[in-house]
Amino acid sequence: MNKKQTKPKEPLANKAYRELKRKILDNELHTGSHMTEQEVSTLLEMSRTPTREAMLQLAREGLIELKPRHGMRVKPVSIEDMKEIYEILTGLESTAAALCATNGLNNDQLSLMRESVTAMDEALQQDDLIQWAAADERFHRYLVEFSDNQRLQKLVSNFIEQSHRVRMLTLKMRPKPNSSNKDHLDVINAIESNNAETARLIHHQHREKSGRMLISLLENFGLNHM
Amino acid sequence: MNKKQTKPKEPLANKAYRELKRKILDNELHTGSHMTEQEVSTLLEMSRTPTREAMLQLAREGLIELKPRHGMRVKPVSIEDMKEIYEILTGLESTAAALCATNGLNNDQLSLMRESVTAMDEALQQDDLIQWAAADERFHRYLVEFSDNQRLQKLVSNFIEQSHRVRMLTLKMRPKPNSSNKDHLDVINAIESNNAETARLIHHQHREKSGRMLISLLENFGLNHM
DNA sequence: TAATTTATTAACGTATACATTAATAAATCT
DNA sequence: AGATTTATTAATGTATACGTTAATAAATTA
Repeated sequence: MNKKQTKPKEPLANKAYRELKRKILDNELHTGSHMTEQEVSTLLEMSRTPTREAMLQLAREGLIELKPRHGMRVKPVSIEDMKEIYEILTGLESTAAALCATNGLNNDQLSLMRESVTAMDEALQQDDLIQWAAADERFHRYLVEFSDNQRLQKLVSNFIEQSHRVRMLTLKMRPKPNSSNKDHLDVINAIESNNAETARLIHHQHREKSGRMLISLLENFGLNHM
Repeated sequence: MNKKQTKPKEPLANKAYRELKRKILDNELHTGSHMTEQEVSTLLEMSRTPTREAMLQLAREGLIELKPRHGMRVKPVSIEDMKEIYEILTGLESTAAALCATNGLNNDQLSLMRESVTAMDEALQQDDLIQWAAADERFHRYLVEFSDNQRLQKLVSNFIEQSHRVRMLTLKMRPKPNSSNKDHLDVINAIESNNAETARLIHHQHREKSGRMLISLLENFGLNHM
């Protein structure tokens, strides 16, 4: 057992997984080039075994793809991929909204959600899209977290990660997200009234609208692979 | 490269994964006992590396759980787990139903779905629950497959696997599934009419009803962990 | 006898050796 | 020059050695 004053050492495979994922999501690794297991091991300064385990995990999560004899590369995301991802996120988040309404949220939870929408409003007024995106992400995260379904939470997290690079790439290309704030507020109100079907419907419509807008934008800019 | 007449050898890790999963789903491994990596390797007649990779994958898919120094065991499924799983399946399958209606299905696809409902009818008449379950599974599989969303298909597969043992355990405890057949037929009709919202609603209600019935049954029988 | 401390053992995480094999370079043939 | 065959190389899958460490047995203390 470790001495009292030191916490358990994080397994190298976990570390490899975290670092690779961060590099992918932060665009430090790109879709254009492959890296073999050996190259990744050298980059992460560890042996192939933990590196390999981390790569297998990331491949299963859809963030990288493995090509025989060529190693891994960041998985390009196509418009078709985004359609699939948004279809699932729409279904799951609507479910989360309905669950929140059915189970009921306490005042702290409702406050947190309202605060995130307020932060979205303020960010819009200041024309700060980065802040707006951060607040919007908080809202969606609360929605899923407060649904109290661990599996749903993990799934949504994963798909948000799969679509992260595309969403960051297109943040400033999108029109000003004026109606998002109102949609979110409507959802919160429906949740507060324990109106599951209304919460589901509003959020579903919001998500479908957002999805259509994003797909349309990708098509218009000719962004077929990202 | 392999000689022409032999197909590429399946990696041992894949084989380990398939065999372990089959044993779990067929109740050849039980929730009551742990097996170390070494014990599993001996059982599967291969070294620890492919075994370990397979075990990690199954753990991430929620079919087993790993306990430090004690190895793996089949993950018991609680009522809470079943609630979560059904909440997700409800959301995803409803999405699939709506996608089928939106995208439209061809006559072959509609026929396959109708045939599975016919098989459900016949199985019910013959009081053959096993056959009924098989036909019901086909219907659900078609629904998801014909939604044309690969990610959704994989997810649903995984959750169906997580709940498989509980569903098999309770098959003969459940009341006769009289309304399932009609529900499924109604969904098919809505899909045929390209009525996405109706397809979604009907399937959502069906799934919620099934879920409530199953949870209620588990609670009544006192089946807290399976 | 119960609690605490120390010792032991085996499970696991990782490193690396080795066998297999996929991609590609080189050689050969037409 | 292009197509085909053979050779080569390095990536990957797997086996196993080894260091770390978690659980538990044994020893010690109160």
